[in-house]
Amino acid sequence: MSDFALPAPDLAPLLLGARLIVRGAGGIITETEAYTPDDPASHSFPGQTRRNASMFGPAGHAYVYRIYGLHWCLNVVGLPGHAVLIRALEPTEGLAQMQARRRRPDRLTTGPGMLAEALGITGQDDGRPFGTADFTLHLSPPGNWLTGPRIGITKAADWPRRYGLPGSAHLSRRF
DNA sequence: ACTCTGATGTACT
DNA sequence: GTACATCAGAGTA
Repeated sequence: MSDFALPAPDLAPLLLGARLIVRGAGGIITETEAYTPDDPASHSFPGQTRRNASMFGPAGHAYVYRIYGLHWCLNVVGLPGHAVLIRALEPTEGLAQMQARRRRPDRLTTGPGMLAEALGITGQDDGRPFGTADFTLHLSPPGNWLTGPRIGITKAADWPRRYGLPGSAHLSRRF
């Protein structure tokens, strides 16, 4: 979808409020982070590799990678080399499914690793296009949003490229 | 509330 | 060998 063919800093706030449903489980996206090719913290910064290939693929597809050898993280691809990390959402569908997958059902989706686990996302979803029956992402752009420094990175950590829905109770951290 | 640590795959030097 | 877009559990307070 060309809706998604945008620079990550434009796509990231647009994805707030969007409804993400993966195989019957999901909810409303509350927190995102933008990564661009000129960003030292971005996987696309060194250029294309096997791992980040889908980050250079079509817009509106998923980029899923493994982090710390343990967890999966879900991104939405924008322009080539641009991606938006989905960090948190408000669970609305498939609650029982998500609770069964999570070790801590009190924190279902308030962090990228938890979110991927709750939604059952793995490396098999890398490169998958959004917009099929089992993999939907319906945009619903918010009127306003918060920005702040990103989380869990060391390079360019102060770039204000974390975005969140104001007042949401489902954020990985307060802004 | 906070700080520390173990778990562990993949990409990179 | 080292770094990493993390999480859970244990410890201190």
